[in-house]
Amino acid sequence: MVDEINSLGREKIDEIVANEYPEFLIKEKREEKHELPELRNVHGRVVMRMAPSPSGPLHIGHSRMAILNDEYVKRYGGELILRIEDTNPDNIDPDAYQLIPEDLKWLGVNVTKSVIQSSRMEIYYRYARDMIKSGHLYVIERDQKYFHDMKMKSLAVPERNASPEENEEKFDRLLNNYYDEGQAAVVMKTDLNHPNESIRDWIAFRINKTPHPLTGDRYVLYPTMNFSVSIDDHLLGLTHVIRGIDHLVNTEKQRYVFRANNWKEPEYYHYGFIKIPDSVLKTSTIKEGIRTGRYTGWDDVRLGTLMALRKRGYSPETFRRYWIMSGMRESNAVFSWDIFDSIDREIIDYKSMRFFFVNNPVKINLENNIDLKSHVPYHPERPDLGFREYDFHVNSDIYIDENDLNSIDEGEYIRLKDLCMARKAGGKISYVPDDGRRKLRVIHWCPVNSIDFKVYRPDGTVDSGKLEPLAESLNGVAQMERYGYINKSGCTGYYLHR
RNA sequence: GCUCCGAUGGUGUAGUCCGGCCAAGCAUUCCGGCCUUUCGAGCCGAUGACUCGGGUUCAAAUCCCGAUCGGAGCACCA
Repeated sequence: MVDEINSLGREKIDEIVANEYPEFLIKEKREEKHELPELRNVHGRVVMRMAPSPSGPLHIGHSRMAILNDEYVKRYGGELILRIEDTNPDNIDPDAYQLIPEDLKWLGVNVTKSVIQSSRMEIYYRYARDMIKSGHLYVIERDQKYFHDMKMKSLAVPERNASPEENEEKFDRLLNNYYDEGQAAVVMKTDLNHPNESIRDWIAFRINKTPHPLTGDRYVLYPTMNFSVSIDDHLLGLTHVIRGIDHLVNTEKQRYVFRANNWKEPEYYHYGFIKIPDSVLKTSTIKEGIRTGRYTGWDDVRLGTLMALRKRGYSPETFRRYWIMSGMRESNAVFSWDIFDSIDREIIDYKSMRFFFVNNPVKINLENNIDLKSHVPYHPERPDLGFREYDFHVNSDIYIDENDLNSIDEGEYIRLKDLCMARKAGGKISYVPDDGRRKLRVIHWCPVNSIDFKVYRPDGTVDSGKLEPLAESLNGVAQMERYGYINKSGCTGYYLHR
């Protein structure tokens, strides 16, 4: 039967279907849904975590892991742990301990519990001691090159076979500050024949004598991320871990700790890299920029930090929708400011009041022979918000954008938005009575008593011009007609997007 | 070089696990038009993709093999 039908050929089949079963040709419009996929092995509540290192505040890239984890905890219920990973004293900005939670709060991420790894050192030591006793950890007293060369060749260093007692003795020496940096380390025993050299016996603890911002010089032996993460993921009861593909190999390493202790492993997910164009994100670059005065601070609008994006007026909801839309694919992608801004516009448009901001202002006289009145709603679709009203007596001055002035042809009729018709003659724009004609070019304007206003753009340029008086007392996100959305704060504004 | 991962229009995604409803959906951008006293919003339309080559099958974006391209890791960083 099937063979018979298939042998008919596409056109013949279409013909038969069209004649005899026309109802099959009606296509339902498929709904688009941007939902995150279900997680594997969810039994009731989930426990998830975000694990930033405190090297600075969060940037737009970090917001992905925060949103993804938060979304799932919101969906299934459970705990969302913020774990600050500060086990490398060389890479800590003390301010980050405050800034990170503030960023998360602004994003609407509901952290139910916070832990700081540097306050859990005794826990790591205790588990290390246990794992030394069970033969999973050993201490080397060698420079790293020797150790590294040996494992590249799948060879065991002699210490690998030392007795637990011997290792514990050395471990105590490590704890008691007996060695200099680089002279000794604690190693996780994995598999020297693993095809991926970096997964073979990896370093679990190393010496670092840089004073720690929180614990000072109390400790000199710090766990590496792969060790402390494994211990904490287990102890905190993580059910699901979502992080970037840069951790793919780390996940493999951490599994050895779980297996060594017979612990139940969380479900792991890794999302791909996102290239974020036109953004300064690198913490070291930003820090250096702030130090040299190139940037005004972490919230400089030229930066891609959440602080900067917040200052420009982005809605936290935009981040959420964007990252949910991006999902958890392992393939790399390019961040789209177009899409991001479009989402943001959708969110803010309805609640943004409209104003006139004239950039590059030039004063002109309207030469109006009658009094004029402008009566404009604060929002074109929302008369409930009220109206902006300005009165103009005979021969009023107004400001218009010099670029507008120059782009109007001699003799051309234009419309000054919500004010009157005008015509360019002899290089000047003058009032003409409204004859009701349509489709004229529309330009905006500002009354002479407008305030001086500056707008800082993310590309580093600054627009300065005139802002209509009724906008003076209002702060927050507003739309400057024919210019774009800005976030206003006093006499300055920050450019959001078109 | 070694190990691992990935590949759907310009961009982002849906579909891939469990082959047929996919002659491939949605969003965004660009282009054309409408509407509009904003360059915002809205409406209509158009262009545009399953990396390539084999294989399996009645049937492949989907399964298998290979190639190509891209990415990550190869730290006593996270």
